Amino acid sequence: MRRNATMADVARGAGVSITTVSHVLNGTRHVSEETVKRVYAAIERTGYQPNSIARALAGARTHSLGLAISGISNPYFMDVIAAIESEAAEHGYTLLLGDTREEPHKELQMVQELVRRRVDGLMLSPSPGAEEHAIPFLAAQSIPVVLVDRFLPVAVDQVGPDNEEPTAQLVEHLAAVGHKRIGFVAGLQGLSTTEERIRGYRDGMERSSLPVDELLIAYGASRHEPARTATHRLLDLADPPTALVAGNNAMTIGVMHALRDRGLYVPEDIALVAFDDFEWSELFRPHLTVVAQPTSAIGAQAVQLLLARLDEPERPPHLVRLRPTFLHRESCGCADTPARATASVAIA
Amino acid sequence: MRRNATMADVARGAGVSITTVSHVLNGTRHVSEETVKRVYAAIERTGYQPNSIARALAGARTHSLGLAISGISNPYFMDVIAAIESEAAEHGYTLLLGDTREEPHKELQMVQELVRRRVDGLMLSPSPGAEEHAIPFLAAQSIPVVLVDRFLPVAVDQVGPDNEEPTAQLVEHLAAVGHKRIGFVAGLQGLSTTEERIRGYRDGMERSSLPVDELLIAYGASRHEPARTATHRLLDLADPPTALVAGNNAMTIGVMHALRDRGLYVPEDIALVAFDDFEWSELFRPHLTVVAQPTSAIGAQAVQLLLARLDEPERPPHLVRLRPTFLHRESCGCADTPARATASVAIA
DNA sequence: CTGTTAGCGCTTTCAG
DNA sequence: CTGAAAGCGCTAACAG
Repeated sequence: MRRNATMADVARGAGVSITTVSHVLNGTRHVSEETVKRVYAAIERTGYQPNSIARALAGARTHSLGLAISGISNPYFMDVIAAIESEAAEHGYTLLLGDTREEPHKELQMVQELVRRRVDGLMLSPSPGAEEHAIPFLAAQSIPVVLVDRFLPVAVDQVGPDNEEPTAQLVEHLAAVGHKRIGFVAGLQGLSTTEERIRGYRDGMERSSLPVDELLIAYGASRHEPARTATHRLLDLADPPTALVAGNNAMTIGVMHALRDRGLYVPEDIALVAFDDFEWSELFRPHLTVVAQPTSAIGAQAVQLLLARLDEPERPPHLVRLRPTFLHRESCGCADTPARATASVAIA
Repeated sequence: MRRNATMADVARGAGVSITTVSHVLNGTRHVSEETVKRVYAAIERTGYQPNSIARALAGARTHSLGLAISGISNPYFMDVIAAIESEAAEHGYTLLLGDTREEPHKELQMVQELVRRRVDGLMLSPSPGAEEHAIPFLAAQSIPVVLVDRFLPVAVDQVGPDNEEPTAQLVEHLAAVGHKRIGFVAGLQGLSTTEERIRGYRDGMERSSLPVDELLIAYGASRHEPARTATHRLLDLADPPTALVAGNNAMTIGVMHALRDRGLYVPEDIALVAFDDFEWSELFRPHLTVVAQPTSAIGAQAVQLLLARLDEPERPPHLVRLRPTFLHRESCGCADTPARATASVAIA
């Protein structure tokens, strides 16, 4: 494995100065056609590949963006990541990716690593505890940050879904069908997302003139298994819910497992609606009624906010709330839903 | 936004030379306890964060790994990505991520970008066309590469699942239940994965003493919608299949949609087995019989191969095949499967 | 239209 | 136990 060719090699090969090579590569000043040709020939001959590291050190920017996300394999974040990568690439930026696992210390490490690598800007889905670790650290650094998915009371750009209203809508929908005991499987505590959805749940109940029974709110830690346990707790209540709202995708799976554990049918025995859509939502019987997040828009917006700030560092922080879509399907058990007789036999 | 503190600032603050600061930071030679303390104090005071860019330029390595993947939002790759990130972080490496979209030109660009950023090594899930673009480019560069998921006849490290045997197993299983007309929905042409699974399909048929009818092999491009169409083609045959094998996760969803389009029930009307497992496989009726890939192992192995090569550049290329797991559930319609009466009524 | 030169922030001989 | 100084490969004045 031989050494990589450098600009000096190219310059020598083309019989010009390094400066000229740099300028033809960057189109940063006029160079005679003849010279340009010789330079490209030399580049071809040497297999030269510009060294971004050196370029970054000399110049001011790395043309890279950092993304510290709290769960790469969560399908929701996966879609956001894909959108971010796409938008970043579109604008000529490379993505540095790290998983914080919702752990404040790992998160701080990740964020520090990203800062050390001098990313031009960084996106973070802050985990509970971020305010004591990653956020103060970032505040002390001079680096553009945008918070993704979760909002925090700090003066930086932020993008995420609207959580309260859609959750309220889910609850109201259930109430409209006649449900009075509506259970909510909430996410990880300390997440703004979780708190906002709980608030939405309460709002929905109140708007429907239903009492809020605290026992009907169970915590599922935003994860599959804990949600399954939480659902069982709800079903064990003396006066159990007749309808359930699952707080996110992973927890929906947990809830469904719990229902299966007990042989309960949806929507006959209990209604179910959820936050987050699935690719297979329409393959199930019954098709799941959900609110779907605008994941691509969230991802794209995140990088747009970042790039806008790189452009104009002093602009005021923007908070962007993107509205999820209510997808009315069958699991809510509405009258206008296909009857059981036809719905119960197909795989789909 | 003030300038980032540099090593020079720290040195000045501690009243020592840059050299000393560097050495205490890297533990690369002995420094008196007293001095060490003063250096750390100065670091604290200045909020100094080492500049990895400068470090990389001066030293030889960037401590970063590149990953050019062909579809970030594919759940299978997502799991692989998560595993790669985790293993890389474990070893102190940062991940640069890019999506090639299965397009040879975008792939070449990505790979070039990664090389320019001087990643220490790079992982690639080669798309059809890679052999004409990315691969020759990489061969000309002096950079460790490992191919992920798909194998190519080139002398570099490679990791991926065993495709042939598991697919044959799926087919044989179906044949054992009595199916003679077994359809196969194959993936994107030009992918080793696709070819190997087709070969597995043929093997399975032959081992079961069943004739291979080319009409029973339909191409679904590894994607949801094309697979739906392909399935319809299969079902339109004069002598249609009584059982189907779906070539990957996305195509399984397409197949299921097609079956739903026609009101066909699994496994009563037609049996279905698939390559790739789903998180919700046990939530469905019937539970899907599949072979599950060892995604975490594949990801971890990919970075291990890379690191091993960094250690020992001249070692012979390793080809690692990881065996998927056969998960016998219900959609194959075996006798020992729960009867329709109980299976058809639950959501799960 | 092109070249010289001084850094960018760090690692690493080579010298004490 | 500690420093001075020479790069790493590139950009960007400054000069012509």
